[in-house]
Amino acid sequence: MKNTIDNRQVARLLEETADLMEIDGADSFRVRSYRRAAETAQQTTVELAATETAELLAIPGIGKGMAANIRAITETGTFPQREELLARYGAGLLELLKLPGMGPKTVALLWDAAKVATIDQLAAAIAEGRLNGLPRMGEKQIAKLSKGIEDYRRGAGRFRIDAAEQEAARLVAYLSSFDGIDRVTPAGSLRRGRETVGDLDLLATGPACEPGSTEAAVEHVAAYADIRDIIAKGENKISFHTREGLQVDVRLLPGSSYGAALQYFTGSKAHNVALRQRALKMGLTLSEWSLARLDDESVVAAATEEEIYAALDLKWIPPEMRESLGEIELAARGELPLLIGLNDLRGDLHMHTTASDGRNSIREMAEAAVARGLGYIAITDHTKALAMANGLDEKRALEHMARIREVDSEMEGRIRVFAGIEVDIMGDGSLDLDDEVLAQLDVVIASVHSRFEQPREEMTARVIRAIENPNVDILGHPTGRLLLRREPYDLDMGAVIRRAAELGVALEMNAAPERLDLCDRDLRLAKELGAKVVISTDAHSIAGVGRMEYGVSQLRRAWLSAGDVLNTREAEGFVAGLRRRA
DNA sequence: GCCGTTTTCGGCCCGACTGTTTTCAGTCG
Repeated sequence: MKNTIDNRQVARLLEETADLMEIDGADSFRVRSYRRAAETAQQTTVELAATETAELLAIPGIGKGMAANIRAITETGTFPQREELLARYGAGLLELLKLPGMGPKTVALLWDAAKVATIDQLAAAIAEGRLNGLPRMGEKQIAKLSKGIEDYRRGAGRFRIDAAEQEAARLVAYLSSFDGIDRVTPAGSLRRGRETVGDLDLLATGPACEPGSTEAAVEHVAAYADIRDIIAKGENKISFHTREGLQVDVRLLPGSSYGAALQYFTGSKAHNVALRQRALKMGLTLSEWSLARLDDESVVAAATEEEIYAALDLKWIPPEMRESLGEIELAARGELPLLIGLNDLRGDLHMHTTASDGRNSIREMAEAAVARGLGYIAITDHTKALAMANGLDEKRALEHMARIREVDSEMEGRIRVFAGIEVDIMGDGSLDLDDEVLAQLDVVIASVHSRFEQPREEMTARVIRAIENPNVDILGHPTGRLLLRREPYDLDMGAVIRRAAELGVALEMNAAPERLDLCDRDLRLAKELGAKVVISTDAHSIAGVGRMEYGVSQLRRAWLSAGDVLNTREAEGFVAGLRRRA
């Protein structure tokens, strides 16, 4: 693997520069062009470092200036504009922007007036009362910042599952390319499907990983191009940070204890403790090396997880369930639920097109869904309250609906295309589209978009009023949670889920990795109360259609089966009901 | 900074909401 700058690093540098430019008060359209270029770098399939300048210029959104910037980045790792801004402001300001309520103007204000350049300095400035009296810095604003700092520090260091998985995939490919490494498996919270991971655990096995002969393999790991610094390097383990800041632990293991190690490093800690207690009661001891007899230390099982669980009189437990929430008892009784899998899903009920803020047409989305083997989709563009997303008003919504129905018939039964919409829940709980229009659509998703701090009771009442509208079928991102950035809305999800169950309104598990709105606790409650759940992608382009793997992990973590989810093979009656308004 | 021209500069997604304003700036989506 060559030591080159890849597209996502180009994207990150452009994005950071856009942030700094905003703090610097640069022209907003100029800033937007940097953001657009960053997005393009992220999305494009061509490798920018290996692309001629003439070809760069052919990419929409990349002109002369940006092509020069990209060239500089791929050749030198940075570019003049960024260096200039970093020299003036420092990188700490970029972190400040991550606090909720902190935008470029506030960062600039705090920098100018209080010389605040990092989160630590902000915390100190608040403690010393140096923010008091600054423009737009009232009591509430300062309290909000304090809470933001607290939340940020708690979430710091965790990475979203999709980012961790992409890094894992790159590392697996790199490690597997080494002669003598046969198999590489991610363990830890990534394998358990958690929405964020603290560090990446990779287990490698093969001839080069056997005790006493690991030196060459360790050196191979240490030569990985994306390493920022090496934390520790031993005979069987090497730990490092990637350039993105993710900590990675690679362990080289003998094949004979691969199962024990995989079990041990997958966790969770609580599950492992419970499992070891069970082993002890059976006269066995479980470690990362093996399951062995207590009396004569003879190995009972070690090579595969299945053998280990079987030797403990347990069915193999899916990693997503390993949180010590009763799964061991169920496995002992042979009563583990059959968890939902990707293959159970039949339809994707939430997606956007060029009519609002999507990047592809209805037809293109439908074809992408056919390619992914789906039986039906619903097109659900935004409504007018999301003006920035070019949301639809009543007139456009009806025209769009007619066009969706045309495409549905053009597809000639290869797939069903339903006409839906994603309405915005307003501050008072009303929906931002007339009921007469909503009543003509097949699927109505109600979502909270604008973020503001309402007291818990009002927020809850607002969402409940919205789903009481008889036209609403699905409650979309109800918590508005964006991982690593902010807390969920202060919302009584228990009350919302209870009401949704009574009304028959389904709860959406938004599978987009930056969303994953419903946490496993919410999903468990939904199952308990008999509330319907759907999983969908919120796809904004053909790349996102049907990509539900991260969301499915969350459903599995909540022990849901295909029968608990509406858009599966088990619930075809649901589809029949969708066309009620046609 | 990009684009598309009405070829050489002007347009480029804007509405809801909060807090601190006494009429609106800043953030978010």
